[in-house]
Amino acid sequence: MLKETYSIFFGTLDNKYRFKIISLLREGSKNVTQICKVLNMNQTTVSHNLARLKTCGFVFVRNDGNERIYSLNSRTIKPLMKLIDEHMGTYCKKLCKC
Amino acid sequence: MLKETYSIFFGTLDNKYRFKIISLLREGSKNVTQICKVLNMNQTTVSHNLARLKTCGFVFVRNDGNERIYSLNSRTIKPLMKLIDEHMGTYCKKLCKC
DNA sequence: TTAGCATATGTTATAAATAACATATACTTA
DNA sequence: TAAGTATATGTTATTTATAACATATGCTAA
Repeated sequence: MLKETYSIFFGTLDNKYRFKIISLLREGSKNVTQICKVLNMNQTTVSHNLARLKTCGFVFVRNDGNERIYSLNSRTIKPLMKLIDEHMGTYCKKLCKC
Repeated sequence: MLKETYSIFFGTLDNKYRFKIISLLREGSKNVTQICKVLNMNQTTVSHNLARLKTCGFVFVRNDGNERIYSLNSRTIKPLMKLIDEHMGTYCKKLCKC
């Protein structure tokens, strides 16, 4: 695996808005407009960030009329979040309080 | 867990040099001078990046005379790398060829 | 106790990422 | 097929991160 690969992986996840989108999609699939409303985000920003999440395989899309329904790749995201929570809980208690 | 927590986690890993350091430490513990030599990196850059890796609990340090021996937190890093390799291999085959 | 080596930290010019504007595309209904 | 709705994409000012310089700290041995 190339080292750039990891940069793409982590770089995509290291963003407040992309993380909010992922968190929202954990509750269920949503279209772009719904994501914009719930997160109070600009549509262009949402679409740009969804594009990057999609490129990295963190979300999937399907068309429904003129809407695009985005869903989460739980197979990766779930164990990833579990790993992070465990890590931060064990090794970074002070950081988490900030 | 606060969302900033994730940003610290991913932001720390999303860096070419920090990733190189992690990769090197997977082979075994090293002091700062050794890391500088092997990776052909400036000492200040190495120390700055080690500090961040340490803050996030990705590496541990112990003193040995006037040297500092850095070792990897394999408990987090190993399953994390496995997860990424599997994810990228399954969902991002095209990306990995770039 | 001082000289030298190993490492850490304060600071900042430069490089890179972000967020939003402007606009394009694509689907749908009348 | 025209008009409206939903979403995507090209571009760029602004924000943020990086990398290295300068320097400080801490350990060791003479």
